[in-house]
Amino acid sequence: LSESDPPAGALRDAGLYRIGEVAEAVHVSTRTLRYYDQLGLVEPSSHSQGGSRRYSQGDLQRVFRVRELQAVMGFNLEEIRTILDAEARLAELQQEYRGGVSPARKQAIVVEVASLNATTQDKVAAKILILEEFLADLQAAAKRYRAFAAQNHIPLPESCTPQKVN
Amino acid sequence: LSESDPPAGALRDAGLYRIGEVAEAVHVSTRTLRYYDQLGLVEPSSHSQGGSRRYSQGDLQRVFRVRELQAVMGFNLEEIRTILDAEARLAELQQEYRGGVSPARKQAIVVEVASLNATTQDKVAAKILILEEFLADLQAAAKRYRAFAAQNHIPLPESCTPQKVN
DNA sequence: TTGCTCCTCACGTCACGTGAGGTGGC
DNA sequence: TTGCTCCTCACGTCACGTGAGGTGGC
Repeated sequence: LSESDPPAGALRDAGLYRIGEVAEAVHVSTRTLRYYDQLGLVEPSSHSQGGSRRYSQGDLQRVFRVRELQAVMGFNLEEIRTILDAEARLAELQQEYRGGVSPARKQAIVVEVASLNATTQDKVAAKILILEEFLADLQAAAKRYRAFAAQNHIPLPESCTPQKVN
Repeated sequence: LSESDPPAGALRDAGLYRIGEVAEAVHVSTRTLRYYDQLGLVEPSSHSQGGSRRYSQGDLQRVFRVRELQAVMGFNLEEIRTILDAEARLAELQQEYRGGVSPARKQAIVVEVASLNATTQDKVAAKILILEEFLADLQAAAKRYRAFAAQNHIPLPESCTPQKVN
């Protein structure tokens, strides 16, 4: 695709990753990447002449965001598409790719993106609260377990002590 | 099942809930409850003479815990079964339902439950950290959105302000 | 007896997992 | 040319959703 010949093999498709490399880097299966491609959720920005997928650094980041929103927030792929689409539209506006956009349309996009951000913030904050409650419950239970062990003269190994300090 | 006749209709199966009542209370579908029953994950503690499911208060609590572990922690039903089973085994020990259990077995159960608790604590703590990072990212993005809106003289409605204060 | 709720199949769906069989690229 | 990776079907799975057709309980 480039005019000048690149140095050698490793740099032929400089900055482009094969599907297996992306899979390893982001810890997903190649099946997952092909599925996202099929849905149009994450499409590789180019292909080899033989038809195999070539992912850019940006594509890789997009895959990572999808997994984050899915694993951490529990969103489904359609919700994730909505969020990523909104962010992309605002990024376009900010970089003024589309100078001819009307002020009304501009306003609509900013309001949509900002309120989507606000509701997502609310969901995340709510989730943190629930997790903190859940952690407190676990800690209270652990206290009971330790008391029971002490009462029955049972020594507890290190595996019974949580790693993360607070 | 009871010797004395209960007062009237509403109290016939005192403390027992029909599947639809549980579904409404815990915000799950009846299909989900039947699926949990089929898996042996949450079985109703009794049935009507006609064969319809009757859930106790305890069953309802168990359903609630399943949904919590699933929605908040993203565990699958087999992992949830493991956690609930371990907790139940320890509860048995603590209430000494089984006096004839050997000290070695007793120790094994306590250690297993306590270390399961510890690893779960670690997972919850890790998840909280990720969510806090995610929330910080969202807040940073919101700041950029507000700046863009101000620069373009676009007023932002209340829907663009998150509700939860910290 | 009339509704409403319950029951059991059973097919559909979402987000992939897992081979089957064949081609591409260094 | 030899491996390794890639490709496209296509069936399987998990955790249900959604009717179809029929029985139970106040």
